[in-house]
Amino acid sequence: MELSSRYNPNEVEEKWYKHWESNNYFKSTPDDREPFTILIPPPNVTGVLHMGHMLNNTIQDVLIRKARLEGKNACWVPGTDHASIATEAKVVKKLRDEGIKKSDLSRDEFLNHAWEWTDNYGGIILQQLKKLGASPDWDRTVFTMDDVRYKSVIKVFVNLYKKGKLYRKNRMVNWDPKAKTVLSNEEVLYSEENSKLYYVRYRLENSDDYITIATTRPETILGDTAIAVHPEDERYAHLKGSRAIVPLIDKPIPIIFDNYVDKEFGTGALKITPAHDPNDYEIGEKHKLEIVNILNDDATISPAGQLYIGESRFNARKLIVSDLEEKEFLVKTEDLVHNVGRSERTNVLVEPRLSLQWYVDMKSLAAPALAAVENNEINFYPEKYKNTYRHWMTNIRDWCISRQLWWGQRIPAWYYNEDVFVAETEEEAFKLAQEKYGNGISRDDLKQDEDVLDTWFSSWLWPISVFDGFESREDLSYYYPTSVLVTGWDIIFLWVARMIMAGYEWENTFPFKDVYFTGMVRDKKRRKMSKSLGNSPDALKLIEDYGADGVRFGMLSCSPAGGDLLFDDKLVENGRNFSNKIWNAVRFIKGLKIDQSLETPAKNQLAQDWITSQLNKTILGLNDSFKTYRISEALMNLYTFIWNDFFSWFIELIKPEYGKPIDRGTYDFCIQLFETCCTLLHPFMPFITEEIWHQIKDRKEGEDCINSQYPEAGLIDDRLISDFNLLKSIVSNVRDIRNKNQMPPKEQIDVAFINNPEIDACMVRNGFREALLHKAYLKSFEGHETGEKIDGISFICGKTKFFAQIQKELDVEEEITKLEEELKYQQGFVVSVEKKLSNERFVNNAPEAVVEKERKKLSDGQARIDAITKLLEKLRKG
RNA sequence: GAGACUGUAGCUCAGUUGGUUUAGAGCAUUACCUUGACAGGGUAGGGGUCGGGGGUUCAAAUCCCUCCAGUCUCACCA
Repeated sequence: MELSSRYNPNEVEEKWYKHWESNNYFKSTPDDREPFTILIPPPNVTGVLHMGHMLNNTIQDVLIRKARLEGKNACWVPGTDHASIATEAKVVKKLRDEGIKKSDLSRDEFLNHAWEWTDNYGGIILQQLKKLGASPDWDRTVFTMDDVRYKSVIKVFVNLYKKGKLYRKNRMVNWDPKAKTVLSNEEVLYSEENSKLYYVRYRLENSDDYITIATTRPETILGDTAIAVHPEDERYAHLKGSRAIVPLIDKPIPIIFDNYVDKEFGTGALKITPAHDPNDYEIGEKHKLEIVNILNDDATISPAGQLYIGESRFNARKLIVSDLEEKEFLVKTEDLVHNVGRSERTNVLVEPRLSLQWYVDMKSLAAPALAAVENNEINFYPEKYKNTYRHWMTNIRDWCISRQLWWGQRIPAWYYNEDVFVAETEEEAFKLAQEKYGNGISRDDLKQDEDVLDTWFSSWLWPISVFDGFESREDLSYYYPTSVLVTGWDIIFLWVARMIMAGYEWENTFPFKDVYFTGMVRDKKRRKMSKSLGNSPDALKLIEDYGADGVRFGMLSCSPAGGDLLFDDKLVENGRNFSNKIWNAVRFIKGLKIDQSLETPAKNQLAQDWITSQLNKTILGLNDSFKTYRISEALMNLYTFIWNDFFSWFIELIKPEYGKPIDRGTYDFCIQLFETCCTLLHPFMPFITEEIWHQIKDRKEGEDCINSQYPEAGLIDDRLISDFNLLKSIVSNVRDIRNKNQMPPKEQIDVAFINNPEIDACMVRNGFREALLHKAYLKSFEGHETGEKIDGISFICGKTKFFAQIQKELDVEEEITKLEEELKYQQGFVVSVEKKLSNERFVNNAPEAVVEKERKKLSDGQARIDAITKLLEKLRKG
C-alpha cells in the first residue's frame, strides 16, 4: 500500500479510538493481577476542556497506558464534579437570561433546571477527553451528585456528627455576595489592590472637638458602634469615658481603649464595626458592643444602615464620601495598597459576615494525614510540596462546609425549635425527635436545613466513593489505595489534603501512594492561561491542527513535575514533526526491496548489535525516569533514541545504495525495532504507534499495540557503545572538515590514522571499517606507525590522531593556529590534573578509584599533547 | 508579618548521596547541504567565570553562611 509522505493524524485517530473502545481495552474488573489505579480529578460537569485538563489527563493516560503494557490491571476511573457554586451560578445566569429569577422558583423547580442543564451539557468534557486519546474505563464514569455519591456524602456527614467532629457555630465568615453563600477560607483568594484610606472626623459628644479615624471602608461608618484607641496613646488619654457622634447619622458611640489598635497606623484611632470586620467583631465581643449589620446578603445597604438603603456597597461608598466631604467630615484621602480577598468562583470582593454555619473539627483529622506525608507513606512529586502541606496542616483551621445554595447535597439536619437532629433520612431524624419530645411532635414540626454541603465535602471522599466504598467492599478492597493521584498543586488544600484525611478517617490508610503535582499552563509571558485573558489556545482546535499525539508530545516534552508548562505553538509543532519523522522512517523501510539471498553485511550486523545495546540502555533509563515521575525526561530520552540513534545513525548505516535491495535479516530487525519502539512510545503517543504497529506487520485479531508487552531491558555492551562513539566522532570530524573546506559532503576522501591500542581494538571489530567508510564517505582508511609522512588536515578523536587527506592546498598557518589552540586547551587541562595529583592530601584522602581516574586523565592528556606537538613540529618544518 | 521554594546557554530545564576531561539536553540562532523516506529534512558550529561574596573540603553547580533577585503559601493593620 502506498503511504502518504505526511502523517495524517485526523485520519487515524478516530479509527483507533473506536477500535480500542470496541475491544474493551480500557475496561477493568478485579482479578488476580496487580491493580494500577488512577482516579481522574473530576472536572466541573459543565466545564469545557482547557489546556490544564489536557496536560493533567495526558499524564494520567501515559501512566495508565504504561501500566497496562506492563500487564497490570490498569483502572482509570473517570467522572465529573457537580461544582456546587460554579454550576449554580451558571444556572442562575442562564435563567436570568430567560427572564427567570431564582428567588421566584421553589427549591425543586430550581433543581429541575439545574439537572436539565447538567444532562444537556454535563459530560461534554469527558467526550472531549476521548479526542485526546484518554483511556479511562468509561463504564465506571461517576458524578459527585449521582445517587451513590450523594448517599456517601450524607453517611459521612452523619458519621462525623456522631463522632463529635461536626459542629454548628455563629462566627465571622467569608461571604460571597454574588453567589450569596458562605465560603471556606480556601475558597478566598487574596491579592494586593489599590485602594484609598479615608480620614474622617467624628465630633465628640458635648464638645466642639473632633476625633479623626482612618478607614478604607467609609460605607461601614453606618454600622459603627465604637471608636477604639490604644490605652497608652497619650493623644487620646483625655477621652476616657467620652463618646463620639457618628457623622451623618448622628449616633453617639463610646470611645474604648484596646491594645489591638496600632498607634502608628493612620491617626491611631480606629472605628469599630463589629458586624463587618473580623477584628472589630472580636473587639466588639470583648467590650460588649452593639452589633449593627447594615448589609443585606447581596451586600446592598439594609434598612439598618439608615442611609443609602438598597444601594450597593460600592455606590454607597461613593455617596457617603461625597456627603462626608460636603459636610466637612472628610479630612483627607490617601492612596493605599492592601490585600483584599475575592471569591475564587465569582471573583467578587468577599464580605465578612456574621452567620451560623456548619464546621468540621479538623484537628483530629489532620494528625494521621500529616504523619502519612511526613514519613513517606505518601510521596509527593516534587517533594517540595511537602513543606506547603506541612505548613497548612500544622496550622489547620476548621472547615466551614455549609453553603447557602441549592445545587449540592442538602445537609441532613432537621431542626425542631432550637434543637437539631442529624440523621441519614427524615424518617430517622423524626424518630430521634420523638425519642426526645415524645409523640406530641408532628413531622411537620421538623424543618430540614436549607443549606447544601461544600462541593469539596463530596470530592474529598472520591477515592472511596467512586467504588461505592461506603456501601460495598467489593471493588474498594481491590483498587484501594489507588496508585497515584495526578493533579495541580493549586488544589493541594482544597482537595489533596482532605482526601488524605478522609482516607485515614474511613479506610484507615492512605488513598493514594503517590501524588504527582502538575504545574500550571502559562503563556509565553508566564501568565496563567485563562478564559478572561483570552490567552488560552482552543484545545480541540489544537488537536485538529497538530494531532492528539503532537499535542501530547508538545505538552509532555516540556513539563517537569510541579513546574509550569510555558505553552508555545512550537512545542506541539515539534510533536507533529516527530510524528512525521517516524511516519517517514517506516515508509522508507517498508519501501525497500528485500533480497532473500543476500547475506547480512558486517556493518549492518555491527549496527544491529550497537543499537540493541543502545535500546536496552534507553529502556533502563525510561524505567528509572518513570519511577520518579520524570515524564518529560523519559519522553525526551526516547525521542533522542528514536530520532538520533535509530533514524539518524542506524538507518543511515544500514541503508543500501540507492535502488539496491536490503538483506532479509536487517529488514526483519528493523521491523522488530519499530515494533519495540511502538510499545515504548505508545503511552506518550498512542495513536501513531497503534497505526504503525499495524502498518509494519499483519496482525491477528486482538494483537494491538495498546495491549502489547512492554519490553524488558536486555544486555548492554558498554565496550561496543564506546567504540561506536569513536566511530561517530570520526564521522563528525570528517564532516566538519568537509564543511569548513566547502567540499561536497559526499566527495570521497582518504583518511589515515596513527596506530594505537584504542583504534586497533575498533579496527578488528567486524564491520567497523566498513561502517566508517560508508558513513564518512571515505575512499580509504589506513593505519600508519608514525605521522611523519602523512599529509592532510589533522584531528584527534579519543587518543587517536587522524589525517583527512583532502584535495586542497593546505593552509599551513591556519592549521598551526588551530593546533596551537588545541594545544593550549590540552595543556591547561593537564595542568589542572597535575595540580590535583601533586597535592599529597588529594592522593592520600581521595578514594583510590578517583585518583586512578585522574592519573588516566593525565596520561591521556599527555598523549594528546604529545601528538599535537609532533604535528606542530612537522608543520613548522614545512 | 511568618514560612517555603527557585536562581545553570537567548528560552525551558537536566545535572540523582560533593569526584567521567575546563558543565549537558531540547528549542531558538548561525553557516553550509539538499530533485531518491522526511524542506515538518540533513550536517557542522557559536553561545554559560552555574545570581554576587565569603566559608568547609584534597575536591563545590552540588554542603554551610551572607547578600541580591524572583516565585509561592499562610496570616493579616483599619
